[in-house]
Amino acid sequence: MQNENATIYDIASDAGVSIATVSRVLRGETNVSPATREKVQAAIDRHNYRPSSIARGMISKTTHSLGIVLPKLLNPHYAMIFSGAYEEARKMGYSMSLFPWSSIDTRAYDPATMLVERRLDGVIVCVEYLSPDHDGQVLAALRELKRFMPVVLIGCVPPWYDFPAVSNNDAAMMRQIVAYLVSLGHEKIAFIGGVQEDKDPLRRDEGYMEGLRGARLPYTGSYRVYGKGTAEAGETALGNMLDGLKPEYWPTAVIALNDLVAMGCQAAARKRGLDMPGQLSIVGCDDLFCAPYLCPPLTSINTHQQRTGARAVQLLISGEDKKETVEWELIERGSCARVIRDQ
Amino acid sequence: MQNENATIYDIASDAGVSIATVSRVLRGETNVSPATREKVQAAIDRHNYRPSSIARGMISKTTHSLGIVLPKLLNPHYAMIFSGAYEEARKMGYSMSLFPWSSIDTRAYDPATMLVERRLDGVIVCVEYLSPDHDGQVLAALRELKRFMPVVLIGCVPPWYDFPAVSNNDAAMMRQIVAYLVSLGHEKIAFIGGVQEDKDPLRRDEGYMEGLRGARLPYTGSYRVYGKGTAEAGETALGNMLDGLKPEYWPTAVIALNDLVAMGCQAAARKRGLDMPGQLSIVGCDDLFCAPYLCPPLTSINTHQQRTGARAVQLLISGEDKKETVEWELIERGSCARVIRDQ
DNA sequence: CTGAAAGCGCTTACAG
DNA sequence: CTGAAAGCGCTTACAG
Repeated sequence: MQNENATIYDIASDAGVSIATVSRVLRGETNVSPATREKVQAAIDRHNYRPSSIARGMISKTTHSLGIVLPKLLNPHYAMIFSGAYEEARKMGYSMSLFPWSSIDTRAYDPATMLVERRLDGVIVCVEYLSPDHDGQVLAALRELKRFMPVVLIGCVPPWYDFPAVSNNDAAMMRQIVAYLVSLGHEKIAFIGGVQEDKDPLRRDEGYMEGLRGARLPYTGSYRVYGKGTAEAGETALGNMLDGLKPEYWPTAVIALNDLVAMGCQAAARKRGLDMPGQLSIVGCDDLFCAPYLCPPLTSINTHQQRTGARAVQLLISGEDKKETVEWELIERGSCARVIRDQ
Repeated sequence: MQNENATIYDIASDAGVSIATVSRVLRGETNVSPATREKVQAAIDRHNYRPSSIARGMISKTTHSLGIVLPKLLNPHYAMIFSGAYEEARKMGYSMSLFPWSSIDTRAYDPATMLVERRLDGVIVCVEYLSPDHDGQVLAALRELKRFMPVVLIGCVPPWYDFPAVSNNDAAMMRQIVAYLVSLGHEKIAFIGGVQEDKDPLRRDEGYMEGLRGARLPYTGSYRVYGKGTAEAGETALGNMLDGLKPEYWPTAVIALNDLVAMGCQAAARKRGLDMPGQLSIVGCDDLFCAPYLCPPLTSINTHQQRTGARAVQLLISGEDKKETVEWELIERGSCARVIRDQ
């Protein structure tokens, strides 16, 4: 009924008790007489009183709020991770604030400070594919952060990162895709997107190479293009590849870093009059909501992003220091076709 | 160098000064002697000390954190709003926490409590299209929230909501789309998605009707379908419409509530062998990132979601109590064609 | 220019 | 079962 921002003193004096007693009924302690409890509760209701979680936080040293650092929210892939993490946090009574990747990456405005100053109970950091020379800098920033609060990583985490982490087995994922394409008769398989990773045996590059080796296919340098994970980058990359090769050397299948890149690849192929999937099969990754509505509907890898986010929150809260792997699933939709040998 | 969670007392004793002095250099006050400042700064650096924003918040009554309530984050439309709001907040030194729509909508776990207990400096609420009978309940919840903190609304806000708000002029948007389709020769124009709104002259329904009237086209009940704003809903809705009408009555153009619905409409039309845009033109809304990659590339309305989110933050922080409108832009991409009259 | 003291809104022993 | 008091980590007058 009354207005906002009553304090525990208002309630106490209104109910004619001490603030300690108000605090007791607030926290549902049992050692309060029914009569007193009722009086206090009435005062609370009357004032529409809500205890300040920040005053509580001063004492309990816990803020019940977590942070999550994302490279970009507009990529639905990260939105899904966020969504999973956020829902899990909410179930456990935590709120969740978002921070930009630059919090970790740069010292400019040093928003890592924001993370620390807010005394979060923990933070999840989604690491993107890192260029090797960037690696040390990021690792140092993460280690510093870790001195202030628990940190759990999501994504493609190098094995020498000493952090709890949740990720997919990217190399195994790539091997599966290559094997899948090989089973459809493909031999000229391109891989588009991602950074050059010369150190990490768990990553996609290595999985791609292993996949080829496993199928006794040669590695062709011109089939491997590095680049950013955007649709534009994918369109440019495949476009350049096609334009630079005689048609008889064109790949019959493309593995895209993610669905965005795959979308761009479709556009590039369409512009050059390629029939899909007849002349070009494409596999994406992340299984974005629009994958079923592309032309052709995109075969992709569902990486269970929401589960990934949720697990990260569980690790964060439980304090378990381990690296976990989340399963994935190949979703066949029709963007891949069996190769028809001429003759 | 040292470990985490030093307090102002640690710094003071380490530097041999009082906590008041530490506080002064922390806040960059000028009335500190250079020598003292240097000593204190050295101690701060040595401990890697970061003042607790929550202790500060106890005094200043401001937490420098905002909340935003979104119906769903997985819809990229809301992700864009969030992104714009979030970036603007960050520029002004605020962090931003996300809360689910159920915070407002239900009394179940009453997470509106969470909003209040965290003593946020303000909250942005994105309201979805509401069914009329839902309206009162939501309005009451919003009004209660407003007693505790500033509230700014985003979205399709009924004129009788007494809140500052940022939105598009939905009716005008619809009129423009209808006029655009009419200019291409369309007379059978369907409208798919959204709820039935019998009270609000600013909303889409009314704009659609006005657009038809303006072009002296009759309103055809079977061309207007209500429903949720998902791709599945769109596919079902258009599918049912087509299946229920003789082909000569099929609409030649569809206005979809949003791009998700439009995607579903494309799927429904494709399944029935319709040539697009030859036999069916489609206009979406929201201009999602995938719109250019659909088949055909989707003509849509860019509603400037990021600007919308940013403006909402500005209103929230400045405290201006006004309703604002954000411009929009029709993006032509090729999903609409001129009608070819037979004969 | 610097420090001692009060206070922000709570919780937590400690008495009674 | 209830209250007086100390304390969480800061900022802010108020003295000096």
